Amino acid sequence: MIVLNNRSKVPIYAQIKNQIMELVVLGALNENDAIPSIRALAKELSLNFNTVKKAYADLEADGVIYTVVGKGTFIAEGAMDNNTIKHRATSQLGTALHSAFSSGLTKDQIISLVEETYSKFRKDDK
Amino acid sequence: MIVLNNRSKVPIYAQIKNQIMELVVLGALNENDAIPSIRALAKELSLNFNTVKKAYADLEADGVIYTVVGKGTFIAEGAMDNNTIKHRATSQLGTALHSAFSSGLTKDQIISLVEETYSKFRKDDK
Amino acid sequence: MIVLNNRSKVPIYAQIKNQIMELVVLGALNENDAIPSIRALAKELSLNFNTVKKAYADLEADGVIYTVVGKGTFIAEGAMDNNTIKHRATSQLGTALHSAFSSGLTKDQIISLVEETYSKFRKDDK
Amino acid sequence: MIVLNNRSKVPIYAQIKNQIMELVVLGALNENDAIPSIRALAKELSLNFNTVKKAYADLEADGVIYTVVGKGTFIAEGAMDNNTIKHRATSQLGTALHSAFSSGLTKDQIISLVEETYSKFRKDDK
DNA sequence: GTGGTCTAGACCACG
DNA sequence: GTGGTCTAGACCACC
Repeated sequence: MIVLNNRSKVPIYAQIKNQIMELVVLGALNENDAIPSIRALAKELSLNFNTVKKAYADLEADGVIYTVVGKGTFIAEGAMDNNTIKHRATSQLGTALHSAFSSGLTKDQIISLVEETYSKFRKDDK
Repeated sequence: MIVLNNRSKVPIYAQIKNQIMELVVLGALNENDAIPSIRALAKELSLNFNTVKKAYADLEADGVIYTVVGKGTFIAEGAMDNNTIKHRATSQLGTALHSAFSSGLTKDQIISLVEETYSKFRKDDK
Repeated sequence: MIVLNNRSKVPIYAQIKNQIMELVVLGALNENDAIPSIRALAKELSLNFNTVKKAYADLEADGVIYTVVGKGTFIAEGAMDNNTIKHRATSQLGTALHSAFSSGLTKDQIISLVEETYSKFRKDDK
Repeated sequence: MIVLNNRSKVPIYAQIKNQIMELVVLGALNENDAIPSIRALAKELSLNFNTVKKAYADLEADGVIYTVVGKGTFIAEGAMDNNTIKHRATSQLGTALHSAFSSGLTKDQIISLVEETYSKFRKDDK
């Protein structure tokens, strides 16, 4: 379900966050679905407990999941169109675009990259 | 000429790199133009010698500038259409786009963000 | 494992780079093998953290090693047939050869030096 | 007569030394030929007096040239087959070869580079 | 524990 | 004056 890249400069906890958000957006996880406990996921991915905990804490702060003590962790209602997430994604993409322009990429090159990435993304989504 | 944001998570040396790249792309710095000496820029920005040096060393490794010991540092020929940097920027933007789609942004939203960022970027060039 | 020459004009960080490259080429270090942590190697060689770090940073930029923050540093896949490094070595050797011819060495003298250096190099590998 | 490369990491004074040695080996300069005075060469190449002085001092220490106060500077007798030069060239080439092997170049690749450089060198010599 | 960044200050080679 | 190397020691994020 979750695939990690040890080599990436993206911290492990951030990779977990991103992939869970992605599963929500793609509809693989729906509102009130249960997700694995911190300990279970840590064991499954051979990670330190604290690494998974940090990912879950961030997701809860973003309103993507909620925890019920003694019950488990679940996808929050409205997670999919959560504004916090979209705002953050927009601002992150904004700085990435700025830096792309700074590197000398043209607007046309960037737009065709958008198209390309979009079709690849739709293909992954089945 | 160079403005730093101390509170940013982006390392200072990276901010310097980015802004110099930007000045090259915008045409404010041209081939064989001299850029400030490491020590002069460090003093101007109240930074340590080594922080500026790291920025310059990275830019030289990327073929954007070249240094002549005892003389100073200069914009390299072909700095603007340097492939190393464009490739890197393309792949970074690709993952940013992927994560934007994952967060539920639509293609239209992203394209209008591209347009918006583009005009903001060109406007900086006055 | 690594032997430094303090009196050499070759910077210490470069000596470390060269010797690690050499260990890879000789097969003493293989893909995904861990190499000593920056701090451990610095302590072992009585060097400053930053000196070893510079060697490692250069090797990573050249694609010979990769680092995982919090985990350590490892030999990259394909480190041994890295083109960046071979190209650089070829051009450096080219200028060295040119200057050897300029000094009046004959082709035969040079070829026998190649043979001699080759056997010495392979002998180091025991 | 002498062409300098400002960009090169090779110090200017070393470039002067190398090119004068080359002219001797190629026979363009013969024993007891006069070479330009330090001041004249510095002016011709737009260099600092001390830069040329250092090159000449090194060449004199190597027995390639000699100075007669009030007369000028001349190519030494036996400069062409000066052992100091050949020994130094041999040892420099030796380390260059060692580092080439360390970078993963094979003996065959190196030998063909020797052949190639040799023919290029003979062609320059007219 | 790991690596990443930054500062303060030193000495060197080069021009 | 320029850049190049190195040390000593600090604080941070991640695991």
